[in-house]
Amino acid sequence: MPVTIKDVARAAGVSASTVSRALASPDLVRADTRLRVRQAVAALGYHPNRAARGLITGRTGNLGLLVPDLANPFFPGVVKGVQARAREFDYAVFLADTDEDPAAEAGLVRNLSKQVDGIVLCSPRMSEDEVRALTGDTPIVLLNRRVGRVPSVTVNSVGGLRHAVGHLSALGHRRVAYVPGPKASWSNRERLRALRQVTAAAGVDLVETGNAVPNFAGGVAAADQVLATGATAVFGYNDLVAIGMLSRFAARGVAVPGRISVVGFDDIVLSEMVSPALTTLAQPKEQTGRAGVDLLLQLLEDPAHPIRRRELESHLMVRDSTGPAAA
Amino acid sequence: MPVTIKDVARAAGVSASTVSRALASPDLVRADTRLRVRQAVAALGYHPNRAARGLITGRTGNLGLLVPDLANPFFPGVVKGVQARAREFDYAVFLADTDEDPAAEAGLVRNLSKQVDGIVLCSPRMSEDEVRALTGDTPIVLLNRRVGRVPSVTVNSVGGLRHAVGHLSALGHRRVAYVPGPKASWSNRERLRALRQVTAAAGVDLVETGNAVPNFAGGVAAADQVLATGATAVFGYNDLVAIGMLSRFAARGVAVPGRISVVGFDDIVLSEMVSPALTTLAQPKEQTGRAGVDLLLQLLEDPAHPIRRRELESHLMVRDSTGPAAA
DNA sequence: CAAGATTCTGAAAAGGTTTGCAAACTCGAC
DNA sequence: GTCGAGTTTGCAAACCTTTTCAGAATCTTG
Repeated sequence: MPVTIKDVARAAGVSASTVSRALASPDLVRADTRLRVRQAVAALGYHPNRAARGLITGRTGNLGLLVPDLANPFFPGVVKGVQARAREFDYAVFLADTDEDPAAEAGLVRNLSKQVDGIVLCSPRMSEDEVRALTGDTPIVLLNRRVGRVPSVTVNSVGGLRHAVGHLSALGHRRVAYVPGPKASWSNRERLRALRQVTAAAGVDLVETGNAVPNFAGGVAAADQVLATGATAVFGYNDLVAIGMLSRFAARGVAVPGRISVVGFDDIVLSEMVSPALTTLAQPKEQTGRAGVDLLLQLLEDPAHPIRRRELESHLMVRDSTGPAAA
Repeated sequence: MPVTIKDVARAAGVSASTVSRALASPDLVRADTRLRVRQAVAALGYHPNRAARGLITGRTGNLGLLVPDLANPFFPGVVKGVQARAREFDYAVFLADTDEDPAAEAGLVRNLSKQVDGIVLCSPRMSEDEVRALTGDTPIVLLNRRVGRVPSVTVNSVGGLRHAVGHLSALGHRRVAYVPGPKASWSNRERLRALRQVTAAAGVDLVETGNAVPNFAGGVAAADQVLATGATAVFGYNDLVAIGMLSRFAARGVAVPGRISVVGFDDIVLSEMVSPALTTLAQPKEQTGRAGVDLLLQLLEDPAHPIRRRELESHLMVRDSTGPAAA
């Protein structure tokens, strides 16, 4: 029933080899045969069978994408970016959601690896050693994480944070708090590092609370602790945490930004929907996804000379959750 | 480099055919050979090449999934469900995001169709005729939409809405508004139909506003119109719209639920994060995804006797955005 | 117009698996 | 010990494509 290369060959009065060549390396066949083949292809609606092609070329034309949790509004943005860029290059993408389970990650990668040419690993939770082990088997690029010389795209928080701290400092804040996410999170370490550097440079005190679970509930739980530090402004590990704090502050009647200013990271859709709308450091999510595909394709193209790193910039979105420091 | 069925055959001292059979139809090979094969497979870490298998069986072991917009927090839930269920049956899933573009949908389906055994179409925006045309080429199941005899899983709003209207009625509401979503949306028509039926039965007046764009901004835009209807409670087409209204009400100083109660549909993550937390009709998102896979697999198994329909129930989540009717 | 160089095309092999068919074996019964 | 039925196994074809290699066609040049 499905139309094969032989059908096209017959229709065009040439051999299967010629059809293959006419499509893959057009300059190898004479112009008029090429035309006849093209017409036959169009007339019959022929599409090469990818399985058969994959069998011989060893390439699948597929990419794998692993994300920790699609329900976390940060990741869909990345997925869309990967998606879109992959499509431009005629790759399809296999998506897998690991449900935040580090143990599941390696297994899924190994599963996927048979069916794809390479894998984009977004914010993997597994250990460095596991990541390294995986890169032996399959071309892999990392998003939002850096381990050794594995190609990665990360976002540099320093620039955006300098803005943010400058913004707060100009509003009179002298003491800001940071509610860290999971210790194991690379992003968390990175954000903390950048925050220390930037606050020190700006002459602003930085205090840290205990690590929060990186979701709404984690923010709710951290809010009271933040108040106790005496800080007049607080950075949450991500928007979810920041919004959790917002909620708790509202419940306790703590004015935002009157008593305390709140800043998040990521700029997820929610951030402009809550009230007060959240000031946040926007991560270039789609761009991260797209860059990941670019790096992966480059890695496949020329495994000897991969692009090792791409660093994107975050930028500050000022909304309503930041204001002058309380006197 | 990769280990093939022949390597296993050699290691186990049997032919390739026997290896194949030992794995696919174990009861066709003698117990001890089966064991030897199994051991060889384990020792060598053999996994059948799916492309080669697909070439001969005509099956890919892949499923396709199309969603209108991953950034809409409703869909990730569905994706997770599809994902999880597919994995249980050893299917991998190709995900494509159509960016709410009805024109892109058909093209994507046709693209995907070569690489998958069947496709789950979630809330497709295309016309009925287009859907029907597609089902000729590829096994397809529909989520949140019904067209003709195409297998579909939908959720029945009536039960949940009876609860919701009962809830409001008990609180003294006599006049409720509905902010409809896009005219072309099947869910919208369905929700409206159910709402009419249920309000009529409960002796509650129903008024409708103009159609809203089904996102936050659409809700913001509809809010004032709702107030003008004199209703003391309002149903938004979905949570996003409802939350948009919440935001606009807050900006105008309209008390929720003091002056007006607000109810959404879907129960997306945001709904419990906004304040007041949103009362909403929860859709079984993951279950919808899982059921979709079940129907698709059944359709593949036995195309002559597909399950035509699966209807799930929504249920009311009462939170803080509903209260006694204003006097 | 012949010879050589070049361009274009076809035959055949290869890629890894499944499966129809036939050969080989096992076992019980006579 | 032989026959037959039933079980277990291997051979070879088939799935569809790409690619190597060599042969055919065309062109160039003397």
